[in-house]
Amino acid sequence: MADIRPVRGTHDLYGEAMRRHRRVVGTARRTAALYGYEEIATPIFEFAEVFQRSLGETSDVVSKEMYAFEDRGGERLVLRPENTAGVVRAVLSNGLLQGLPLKLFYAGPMFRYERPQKGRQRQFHQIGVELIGAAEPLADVEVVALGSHVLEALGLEGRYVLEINSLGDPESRAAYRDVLVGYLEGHKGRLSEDSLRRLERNPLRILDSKDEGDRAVVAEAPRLGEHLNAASRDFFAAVLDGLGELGIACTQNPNLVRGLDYYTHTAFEFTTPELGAQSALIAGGRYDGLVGELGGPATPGVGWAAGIERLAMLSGEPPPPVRPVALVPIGPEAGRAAAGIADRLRRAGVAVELAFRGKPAQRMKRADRANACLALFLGDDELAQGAVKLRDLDTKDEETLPLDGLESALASRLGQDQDGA
RNA sequence: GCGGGCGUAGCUCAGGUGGUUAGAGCGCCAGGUUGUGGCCCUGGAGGUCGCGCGUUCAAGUCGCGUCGCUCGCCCCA
Repeated sequence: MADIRPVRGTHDLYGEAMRRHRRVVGTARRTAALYGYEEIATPIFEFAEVFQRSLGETSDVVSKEMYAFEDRGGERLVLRPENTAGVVRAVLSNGLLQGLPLKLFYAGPMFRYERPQKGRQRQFHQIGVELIGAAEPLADVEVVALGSHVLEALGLEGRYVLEINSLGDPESRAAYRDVLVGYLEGHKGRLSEDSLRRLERNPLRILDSKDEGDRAVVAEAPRLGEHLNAASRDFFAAVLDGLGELGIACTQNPNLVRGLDYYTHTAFEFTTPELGAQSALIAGGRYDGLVGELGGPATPGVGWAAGIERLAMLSGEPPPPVRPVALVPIGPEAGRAAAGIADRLRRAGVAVELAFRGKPAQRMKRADRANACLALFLGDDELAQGAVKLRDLDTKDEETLPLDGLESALASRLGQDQDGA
């Protein structure tokens, strides 16, 4: 074992894992395009302020999980722990608020300083969408539908559930928070240490504590849903109604809350029981407060993010790599001609593995290991006739084809786009 | 930051109660096969047994420490 290792919580992506990864991203990208979402790529690091302002100083992400550093110019920078803040920053930086609503898709690495475990790494990858500038419940519905569509397109039907809740508008949320804190203050003795800390910083989070004692207290706590004002209640009803129209099944989870400060109204998660402690596949919601928080004009937004590794782990057999055509030259004349023939074929869109090393048997072995579908046997005899012998490596059928027009003969014979991404 | 499990070849793993040159399967390289792959046969390369200290005549094996991986807690995708 070499003592040169990757940084804890990081992984090299290659082979099957890379192909799974590409499939997830490709599937999501194509699906998002069907809904009119255009791809955006923002830098993987931002000024620390971007995340501090958007996520809130007291969130776990900001207080203990950020990769923060100072560059040579003394700027305080952070490797992005999530991408919504960065996307909104880009929207503001580029004046994109002129063309609302904006529909954006992204994919890329995120960084959080946490102890790695199953489905959780320090560098991980997310796909996500943001719909900025639409305040209507139908926007929430479309965003959720897109998430559901991506999971279906990945072949994951039946392996996840959609949970949904409403945090209400800021007024409802603040009012409920006071009620909840009042109730919890009266039951301090029964709360876990963690929750006592949350009581100061982020009381809503106590609702989804896994501690048994906390759960007992929460079970009798005043319900968020009962403290929504009329507007918030109507909004949530419209979202549920819209999902119903689309036949998207969901269960209401009154204890589903968000750790991040900018969320309002809808909060949702697609969760799976198959990944141990990391059940969330897609998590998202409405963040009407975020754009303002980052210094822009009050602008509504809704979106979600999904962990690519988590989706990749669930998504079955990896797509196979492209099966090339193997070109097997035998003899000095053929050897000289081979590179040119390979070049012609590749320019015609045919993947070619040129087997130029060793005895004929070794060259065929190469072809086999490259998982070639066809071998083009090119000996000096064939070359003299201006032909190649084509061998189907699956069926062993052989036939002789003229070199002239070989590109089109092969192109039509081969199936297209074996890549899946 | 806290707790459990595990570190032997590129990969998956064997190596009763300590005992001589540390093994297998898969994979890799080559030969059997100088114009035809998969199967088969033969050979080869590849190991600081994670690292350090200790116990012992003797440590892959026992003890302590440490590093790493992994699963879980917190939190999250």
